Amino acid sequence: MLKQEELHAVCNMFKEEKLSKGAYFLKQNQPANKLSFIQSGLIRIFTHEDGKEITQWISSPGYFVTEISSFMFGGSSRWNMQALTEVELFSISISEYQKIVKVVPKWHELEKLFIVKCFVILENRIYNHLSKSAEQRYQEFFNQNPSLFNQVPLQYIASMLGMTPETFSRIRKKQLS
Amino acid sequence: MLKQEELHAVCNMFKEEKLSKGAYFLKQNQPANKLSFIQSGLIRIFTHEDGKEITQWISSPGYFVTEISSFMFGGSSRWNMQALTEVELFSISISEYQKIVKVVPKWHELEKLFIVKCFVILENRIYNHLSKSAEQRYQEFFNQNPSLFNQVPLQYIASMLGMTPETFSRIRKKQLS
DNA sequence: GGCGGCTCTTGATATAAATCAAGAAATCAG
DNA sequence: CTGATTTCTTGATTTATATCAAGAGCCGCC
Repeated sequence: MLKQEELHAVCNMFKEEKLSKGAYFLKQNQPANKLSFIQSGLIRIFTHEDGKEITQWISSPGYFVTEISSFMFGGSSRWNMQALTEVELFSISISEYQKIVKVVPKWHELEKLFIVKCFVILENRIYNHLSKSAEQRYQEFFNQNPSLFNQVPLQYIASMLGMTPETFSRIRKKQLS
Repeated sequence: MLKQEELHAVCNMFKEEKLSKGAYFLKQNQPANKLSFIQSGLIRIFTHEDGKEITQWISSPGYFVTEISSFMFGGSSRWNMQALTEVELFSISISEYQKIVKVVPKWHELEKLFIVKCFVILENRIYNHLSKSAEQRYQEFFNQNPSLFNQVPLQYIASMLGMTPETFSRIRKKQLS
């Protein structure tokens, strides 16, 4: 979809960067000033609100990560984003990002389609909350992301699936047998 | 953001259309071949699956409606979309839609930003399911959309908030007093 | 290699919400 | 207006999941 030279040019606009385990990619209430592609590693997106902590998502290699609302419209991030492992990123600042479209005229269109894909994933996630039990959500997510289950603390997966670690543990036990 | 003449040109590409109450804007498993702006009226988006019916969303005036996955990428619709009232739409077919960008070069960018806005709404909706009780979800939705509560059967709102009509009714009773 | 802190599991109990059932209220069609 | 649907409410009961509490496993660190 991109010409060879365009691809090269865009890639060169992203700068390699590393996060060590535990480092924050972005903190809640701060502006998101960069967009990053995850080359390797995992980033957890979460909030800390009146005592309890909610994991919203765990970002994995091959996807972009940023707080999109803050990045696109300004304002500050709704979430924390923290490296769960060593993370290799390719990052671009807002100012550089705005130049991409000069290099790749189709950028907005491609990005739009990419965001639509993500949108559809969220729609399905909501549908799961409207119609499925904790056990069904576990099962479906496990089928789609089996590898995540031995890479991160399970309590985080429990939270992003909308259940407690205890419930998660009991479902897991049932599934293993 | 659009020049006067562009706005005119785009508007003319959308054709006025009416749906009578109960008519389907789109049926599940059929391709979405148009994008529509809701001028007036309400459209309910739902699935009918193994006996139970899940209302995913109720689309209201000022927003666009289509099954975005099907419209952008082909394939068939995941949902039914049915008029809850008389509905006035401005609709455009896929083939005409693809011509918009010739008239309004910024179209992809504008549309991208629009989709991002919707994306953020979905993220927040998921967050509500991860962190809030039925009562809190009711309250928040009521505060944001009070007018919907006397326009559509409440059972549909209950479903899109992820609770049964009975639970919804009890919460409602509590809130009224 | 052992200590301290995370993480996970397990059991007991509590609670929110679902389900079942029936009747009341509202809406619609003729 | 009147009967027939549909929608909403209410109470009784059940169920899924949360909460509380304690112990077990695992892991990094000195």
